[in-house]
Amino acid sequence: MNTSLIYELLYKDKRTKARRGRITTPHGVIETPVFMPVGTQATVKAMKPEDVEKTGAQIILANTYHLFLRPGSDIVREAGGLHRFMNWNKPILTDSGGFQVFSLGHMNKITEEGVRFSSHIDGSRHMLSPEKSMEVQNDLGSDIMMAFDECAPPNATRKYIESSQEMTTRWLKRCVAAHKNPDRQALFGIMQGGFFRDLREKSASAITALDLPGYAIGGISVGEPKEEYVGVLEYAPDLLPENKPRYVMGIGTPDYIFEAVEHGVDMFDCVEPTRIARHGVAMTSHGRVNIKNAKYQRDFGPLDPECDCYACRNYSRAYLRHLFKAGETMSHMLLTEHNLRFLSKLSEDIRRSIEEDRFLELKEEFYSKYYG
RNA sequence: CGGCAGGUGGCACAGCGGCGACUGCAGGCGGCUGUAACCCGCUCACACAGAAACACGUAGGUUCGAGUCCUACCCUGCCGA
Repeated sequence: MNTSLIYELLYKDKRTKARRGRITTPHGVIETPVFMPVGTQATVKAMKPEDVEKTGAQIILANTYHLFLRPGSDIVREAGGLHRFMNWNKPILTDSGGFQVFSLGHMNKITEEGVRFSSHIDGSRHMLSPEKSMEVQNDLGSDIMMAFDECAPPNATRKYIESSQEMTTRWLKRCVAAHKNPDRQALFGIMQGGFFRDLREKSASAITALDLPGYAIGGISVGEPKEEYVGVLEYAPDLLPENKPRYVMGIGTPDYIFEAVEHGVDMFDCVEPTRIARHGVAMTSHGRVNIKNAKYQRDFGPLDPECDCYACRNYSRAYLRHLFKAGETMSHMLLTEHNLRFLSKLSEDIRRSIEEDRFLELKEEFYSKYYG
């Protein structure tokens, strides 16, 4: 039945819930835990696909809402699907547009049927529903499709979160019914419920009953304090089946990644590395480096001496700073490539540490270098 | 030599009787979490406003009060000899 995706649990850490796994999709294998770069508009900003691949990326994201508005999923379908359209032949995961219900909330009207959007591009009115989201994602041909959910704001009332979570569950059933290509595209359900444990439990039990190929934890890392984020991780992954991949949506800082993995999460994505790169910030083995800072003006050493990426092997901080201050696109390219490599490398280190039962040691070493 | 137009923070501009003076860029610092993001925020003399400070070419003058009006001078640009 779930021929679209196979998850193998390879090894479980002895002291934490961290796990080493492998996902097989129609476009290839994904070793987990895995960080997935975001390529919203069918491109990882400032990067060519081959360079994304060189950083070690195994799978990237694209976005239903954005590609629905432009160029339109029919065009992508006619182009032969998203992989071919954007020349990325490894796995692709498409978000459903659910996050835009949250991030573009002020331009939306949510009803049981779906969400009426005002396009952020030209203001035109559109409807995104579970059925429409599935149709678009079927057109795109992604390996992993996300259910159309409502990602509620972190400060919403319990009452709101509860009804929102229930609607997300009803929407999930409609997604399952509308999905036209379950043999080639795996549909993941999304757990909601805010920061209320009983609502998370309700959500989990409802969505896992549908026996989907994978599950995500949504609605966290949306601006809440870190303690609340970790609070949900303490129990939420355990509410999901052990034999299916678990995905926390929207995390990309090392500490959030370590926390998620430690609690049994396999997949995560974030715009963080690509966005901060374009804003002049690099994640390095010794912490964040804001390349804009005047102190790097005459720093002719590499961005991160311990990194093996193209930028670190060939250019100095002084040069990267110059490029950024001069507004050169090259600085976006180099910093993005570096940050993606950094998180891929971090994922590799995490996977190896789990295999060797040294996950906690790695975490401690990393924290003292990065945050110390 | 004459005519005209100007001289305001590093640069470019606004203000044309109440200014301890707008905005942009540049500079400094910070933030970005399923991407409306090459974006956003703060800062850019000191004092944390009450007899002072000061980015309004200089010096006088008019006025309760002048970057703002008048006079002279010094610069700059354009035009004409």
